[in-house]
Amino acid sequence: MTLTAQIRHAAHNALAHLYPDVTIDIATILVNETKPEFTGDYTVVIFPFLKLLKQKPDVIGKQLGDYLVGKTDLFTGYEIVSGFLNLTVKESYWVSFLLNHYTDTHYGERAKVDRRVMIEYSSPNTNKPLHFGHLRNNFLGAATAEILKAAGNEVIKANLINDRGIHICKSMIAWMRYANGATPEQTGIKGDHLVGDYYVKFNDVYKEEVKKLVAAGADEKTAEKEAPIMKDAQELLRKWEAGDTEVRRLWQQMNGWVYAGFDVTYKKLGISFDKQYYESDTYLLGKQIVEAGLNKGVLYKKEDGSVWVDLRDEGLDEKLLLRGDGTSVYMTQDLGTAKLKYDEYKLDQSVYVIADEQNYHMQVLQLIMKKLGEPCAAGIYHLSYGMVELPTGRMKSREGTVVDADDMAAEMIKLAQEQTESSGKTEGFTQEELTKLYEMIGLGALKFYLLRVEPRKKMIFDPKESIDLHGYTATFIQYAHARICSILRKEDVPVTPDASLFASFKQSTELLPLERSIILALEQYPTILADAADELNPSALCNYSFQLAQLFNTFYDAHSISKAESEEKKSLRLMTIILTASVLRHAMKLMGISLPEKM
RNA sequence: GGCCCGGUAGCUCAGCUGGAUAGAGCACCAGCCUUCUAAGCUGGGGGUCAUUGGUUCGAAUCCAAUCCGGGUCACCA
Repeated sequence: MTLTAQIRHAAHNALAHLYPDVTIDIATILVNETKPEFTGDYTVVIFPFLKLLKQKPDVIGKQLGDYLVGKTDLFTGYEIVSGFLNLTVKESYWVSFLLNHYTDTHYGERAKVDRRVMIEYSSPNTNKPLHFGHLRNNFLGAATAEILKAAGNEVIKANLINDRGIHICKSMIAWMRYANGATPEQTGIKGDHLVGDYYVKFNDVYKEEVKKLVAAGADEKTAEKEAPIMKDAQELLRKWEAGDTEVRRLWQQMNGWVYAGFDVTYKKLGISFDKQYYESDTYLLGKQIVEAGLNKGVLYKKEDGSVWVDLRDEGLDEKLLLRGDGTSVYMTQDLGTAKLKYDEYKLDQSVYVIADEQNYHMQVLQLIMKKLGEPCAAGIYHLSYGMVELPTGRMKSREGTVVDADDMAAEMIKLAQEQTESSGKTEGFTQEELTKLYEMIGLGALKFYLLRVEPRKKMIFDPKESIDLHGYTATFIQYAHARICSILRKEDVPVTPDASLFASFKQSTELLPLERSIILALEQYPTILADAADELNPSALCNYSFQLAQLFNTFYDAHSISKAESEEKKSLRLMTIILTASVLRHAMKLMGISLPEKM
């Protein structure tokens, strides 16, 4: 049990003893960290009990404080400051905490629970390469998956590839018209980029054609519909749906190029999946669900044969599920895929990492499933995140105003190299080690930058200002870790020692304030991790890790570890920094960020 | 217009199940390297927590209204 939970229970018991006639809900007992300007480690807030107990805060505080110090084995003393009971935790508690955990490389993880979660993320379209905005999605999905695993869940990482539809047909038609058969092999251009170039080309040509038609007297809407290249793309889509061999062949070829490109990007970024869904396999699945819904009377048909669901009672609108010609729309596909996922895996939860522009869509998806009585409905959860924007506004692939993911990764690695070289820190590394180090620093900074903000919030990225390697960054945490490893190296202590190392440790002197606060922070890690898992919020771990690294840096500056005042102090501090490094590594690993032993 | 989300220091963000004098980073200013890695540490300036009202011992946090910004409400995906 965590320390705060122990304190809450102890206080609850104490009040039950002191005031047997009054029942106090344990939820009203608030245990906070004591503010640094007061003596103590944790604080019980007395105010909520005043009315119930009909007593003054100081009286309750004294009774509670005396009881807790006298009857439990947790505290050495207390202070009451205007309604706040500040408790000081026993030295021996902190020391045995350290002894119990400094060898535990899985510290903070929860035991396996019987809960299976799928998390769908990335889910790219195959008409263009990944851009900076997609990176947020990928990192968020990957980190959340790891956090859920650490919290004891069985996790399936899924990617739903949007490999069919008008968007890829646009790339195809532009390629057919303008590429002269260019391939990635021939041009040396990465496959996803090559296909993306023709997507941009399509839009350039399209814009020109629309302009011409408008100049010739057409109104804008008609021009947009009648532009020849658009009509060609739509014709291509019809042929694709009819199974035209030639079209399918080109489609497969171009998708193949894109997948080869994606593989390189995913590998570079450390993104992986357990299960791939392809929309070309699943896009027809929803129709059966709609049929069943019609039979149940949950859905209804309009005169033209289109099928709808009425969500006006739920405060939403009517929503189309099948077109008049019987073809399915986006929502229909998603109904089918949601059911497929559930049927295949019997999921307790199905998480969708999707930008917040689809909040309404996801709400409707879940509602329809609920109305249809599908068992998958309850588990659907939209992990909604704000989009990454440029100072000029949203990124638009079709206008080519995007920060490319591959470029961004390469630039960050280059920046890491420049900074390392300019501060003269390359000594003692082989070229191979340096290459690895630059990747760790560059990609770490990139991931941290995108994960440190709460998912829900949108973020603005200015490409002119490169991502910082100082302050609230992965680099800062990596640096603290490298410093710890450096000390351990010099002391000839392994980074992950076994329990024999400090087996004979005995505590006799008091902990210094900085020693206390760093151990206190370490004790909170399991709580932080559990909360991050419950909220599906990796930014909580970024925050915590930064604070812990900061605490270490302050400590490092104030007290020597290798030249501690005594052997006892030295051992205690070694245990502290070993666990600190271990926790930092653990938390950052969940973010997909590695920490170097030297930098 | 309906629904959803955001508005905290010059900038980027924590804090939001109500708790002590609202915290970090960047930027700015002043210090700290014959001592374990200065990608660091210490200190300083900088705030009507969008506005107004309410709830109460106590509100950045909860409620209501308003203002600003964004998203969405397609037989697009």
